[in-house]
Amino acid sequence: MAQGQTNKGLTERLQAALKERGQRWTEQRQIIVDVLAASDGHATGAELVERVRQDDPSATPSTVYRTLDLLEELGLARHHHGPDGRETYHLEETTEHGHLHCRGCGAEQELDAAAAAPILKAITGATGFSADLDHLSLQGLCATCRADQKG
Amino acid sequence: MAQGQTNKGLTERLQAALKERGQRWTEQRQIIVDVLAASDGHATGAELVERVRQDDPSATPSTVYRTLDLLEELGLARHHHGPDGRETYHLEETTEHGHLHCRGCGAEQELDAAAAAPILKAITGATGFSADLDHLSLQGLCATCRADQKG
DNA sequence: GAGTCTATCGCAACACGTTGCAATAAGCAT
DNA sequence: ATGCTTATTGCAACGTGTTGCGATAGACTC
Repeated sequence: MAQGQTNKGLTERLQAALKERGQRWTEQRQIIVDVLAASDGHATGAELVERVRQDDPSATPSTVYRTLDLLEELGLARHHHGPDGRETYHLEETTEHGHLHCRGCGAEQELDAAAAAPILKAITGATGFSADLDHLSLQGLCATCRADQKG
Repeated sequence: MAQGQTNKGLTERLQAALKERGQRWTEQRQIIVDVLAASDGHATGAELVERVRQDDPSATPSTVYRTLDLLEELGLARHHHGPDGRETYHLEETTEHGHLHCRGCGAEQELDAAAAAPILKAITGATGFSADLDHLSLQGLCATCRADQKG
């Protein structure tokens, strides 16, 4: 997988963005973008390194992480930190969103902009702080686990 | 510092809690608790290791981190992850609280339970999720930086 | 196509945290 | 005090992510 289908639209956007900044398009970057695109959900840094090395065994962690940083700078990828502090990356395919980690069942929910709006509003109201939805990573108990605990 | 004053109350609470669980009170644990108590604000794991080694050069990171985990299990300390994913520890001196990191000026604000109440309520309302204030670590722009950007 | 400039790569070393295991020592019983 | 049990320690190695540096190789000019 992630070998023949090179995700044309994304690649072209990237090449253009890089050229504009005097930066370069390389085979490693192509591979990393492909791998990220093929990781439908979220993937940790280490997982991405692993998968990239399957396509190109000579690739090194530093290259992968540096490229991920670059993609993030360009607004094509995002990363956030899970409850254990490890990094998780995903392409900015859809919209920006937050994350909810349930300490009961371990499930992870996404929090889209619409659902988050009242939360962000409450944060601003209580603190004057304008929070970034992308970095909103909450831990707690999901509705199901709360019901289980009560029952 | 953190040498003569052994924070009696805390130590006794700890000794009792450990005995109850069949666990042991050791000199290293005393030192680590003292260091934590002497770190008025929040301290990263690495900082704490560093300070503990000043009191006892033979101490190792594994001991420090294991003790911090233990203190957390006993409810005497807390840790959370900063925006870069690094760990930050503090004694549960006061009340549970969240953290706000401003990406503009780098400042860190604490968020007490009263201020957080409407936020937690909004989270539950929007998602059914009951979030832990201790793990609430937001990134965004503080009121001052927002004003600066507008002006 | 050859030459030039420099962004990017791979390597090696580092920083922070975690884990397995053998040696040590805390706490209890005698 | 002595011996026993086993929690805890220190060590060493590992996992994840970062950084500095010399070598490589894009992209542009002629």
